[in-house]
Amino acid sequence: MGKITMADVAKKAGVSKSTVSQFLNKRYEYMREDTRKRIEAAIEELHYQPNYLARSLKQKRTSTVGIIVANIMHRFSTEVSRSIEDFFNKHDIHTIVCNADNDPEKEKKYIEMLRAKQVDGLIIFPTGENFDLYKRMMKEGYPIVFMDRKVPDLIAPSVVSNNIEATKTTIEHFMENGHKQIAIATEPLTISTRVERQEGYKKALQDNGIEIRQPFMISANIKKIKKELEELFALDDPPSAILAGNDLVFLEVLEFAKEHKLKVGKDFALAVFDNIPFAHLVHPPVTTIAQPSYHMGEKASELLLKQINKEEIENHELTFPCELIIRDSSKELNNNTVI
Amino acid sequence: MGKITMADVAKKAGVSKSTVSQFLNKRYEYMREDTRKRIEAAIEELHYQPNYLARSLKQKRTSTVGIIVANIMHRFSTEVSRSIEDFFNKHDIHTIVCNADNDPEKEKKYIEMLRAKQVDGLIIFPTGENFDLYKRMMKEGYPIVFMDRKVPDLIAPSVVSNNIEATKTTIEHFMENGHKQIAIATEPLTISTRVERQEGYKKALQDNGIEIRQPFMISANIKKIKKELEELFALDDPPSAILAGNDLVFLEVLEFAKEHKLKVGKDFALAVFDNIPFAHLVHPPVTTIAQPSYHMGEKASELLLKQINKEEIENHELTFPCELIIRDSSKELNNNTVI
DNA sequence: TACTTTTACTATACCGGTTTAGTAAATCGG
DNA sequence: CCGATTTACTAAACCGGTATAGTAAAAGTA
Repeated sequence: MGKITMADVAKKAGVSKSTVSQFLNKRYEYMREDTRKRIEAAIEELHYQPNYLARSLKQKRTSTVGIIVANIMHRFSTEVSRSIEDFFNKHDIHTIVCNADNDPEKEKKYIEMLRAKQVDGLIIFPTGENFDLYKRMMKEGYPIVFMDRKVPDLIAPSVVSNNIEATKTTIEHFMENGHKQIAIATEPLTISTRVERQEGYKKALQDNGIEIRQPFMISANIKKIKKELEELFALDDPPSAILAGNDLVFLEVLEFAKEHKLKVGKDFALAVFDNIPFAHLVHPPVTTIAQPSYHMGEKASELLLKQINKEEIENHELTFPCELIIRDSSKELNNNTVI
Repeated sequence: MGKITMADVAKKAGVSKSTVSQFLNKRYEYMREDTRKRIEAAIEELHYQPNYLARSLKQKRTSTVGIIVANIMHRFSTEVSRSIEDFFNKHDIHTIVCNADNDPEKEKKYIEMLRAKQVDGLIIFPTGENFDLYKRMMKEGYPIVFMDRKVPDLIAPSVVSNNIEATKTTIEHFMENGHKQIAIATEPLTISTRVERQEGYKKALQDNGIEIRQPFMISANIKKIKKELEELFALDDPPSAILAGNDLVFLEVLEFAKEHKLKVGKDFALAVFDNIPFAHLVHPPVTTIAQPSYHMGEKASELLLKQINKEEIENHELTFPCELIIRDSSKELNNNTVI
């Protein structure tokens, strides 16, 4: 026998498909004890597994949501995805994660794929490049929540970090530890997160009467970060402190330091925007700006679920504060440190 | 208007559903140029997106495969998943990744969920506990490939590392660098991978005439690893070298070292079974046993695809060699090192 | 006893595609 | 010019569930 269907179970139990369906949906009120038992036995014996496709087709919902992350290699993305999965798990909703790889084309493809699969809603870390598509989905009333990045000129449910504040605090922390030559390195300024981090950097300098200098603001493709750092450190007055704009940039900074035999904490101070799982285990321990990924994922899920359930949602942009976790890498320079 | 269906497109283009379906499946042979254009225009204008559920229901395939990883926190799992996704992407097959969290119940739930969603096949990092379920799937001829771990007494397509060999080589590398007191720490011996790594360890000692001592073989829950290490290092003759059985154990060893002010490379030598993305960036750089995750993912995908396409598959258990990447952490002890 | 209500079901339409068999009109061969 | 073939479609069954309307038998009620 091929694939077991509900008809097979019905036949075996001597009832109609309808009754089996009622049973599966736990509506036992209108069937006798022995009928229920017979269906139960038939299902057990045949190892029957219902076909969700058929059910979803009829019910017009799949109890599945999609997550489109911009780049799965970021720790933050993984943490948020995990949190979203945990949330929806509790509500018996499945989650599909896709990785757009920072590519707008891929993002579009995945959005279309997931919608074709009829997922009930989407949480997107947007590349920002598919404006018309985002807008159309919103107009259709399709449940959607943006995560991590804001889409310019689009009013939409979104969950973001207060990048400006957090960066400013970190730069000022550098200053309090005697640093004046402070640099920031991010990936290209194509998304709000990076722009805001640079903004926070500039604000900190301005507020503290320090001149803003272009060479101290690196924003380059991840592959070119090391080259830019080389130029930066070749200056007459190289920086004494660097803020790495995310975890991937951080690894580049470490690699650069290694290649040029520069020591973190001795030759320059370092902090990272993002959680680094081993930050506390290296020497010197690394100062990080931790985003509340778990809460952000939870809140985004909540906003999405409300939309799916056709509830009104109140707030349109939720900003979460980050936590600056100060460790040795960002303090005054000394001779005691190696990464 | 609610959701656009094929019927809407057909009406707008003045043709039947059948013709629209032909169009979507690129069977243009039997329709006129202008008909094709009209359908094209109608689709464009209505922003029609086909419903994959309906299609899959009829076609009895979803062009989707599932991956069930034992623990998504392992770098190896991520790398393999990525590789599988890449492979299937090329074949226009979607991938859904689920995390069983090392929990057999969760594993079962996910297997059933994915099969209910009618995925065309599964790649599983098995917990090993759902033997009957694995067996039934195989008997049904359901496409399945096991990854990373062997299931005892089950002959099934699987892709694994040569754990015994790789571990033996590493332990012997320790010996060549003068180490005699060598320990190994793994998670509990519930799965083949860990058993084999311990086996390789024992074999290396035996072949080199070194006595095997129980306290030098830690296998404990990740939370208890540090405590076990404490006991180990409290011995009269503590180890001078440790092999961490995977990346998570490695982090525990580092944390233990940090708490007890022990320095890697100075107080004990260290190697890890698994790739560590930052291994080369810390001091001392860490010796790793790299599994060919990309190739393993590729091969597993290939085996799965062949089964899906009803092709015969030749080999039933594919073992991949690992690469020992020797860095400073595993050499003779010296004073020049800090992590 | 006759009528209403409840119980325990069943028959059937439907979801949105695909696919197979069928058909009217145009073209072709002899 | 007529029958055969080709072209360009359409009608309808089907996939495996759900949901709604319907029904026969049993129980309750006046």
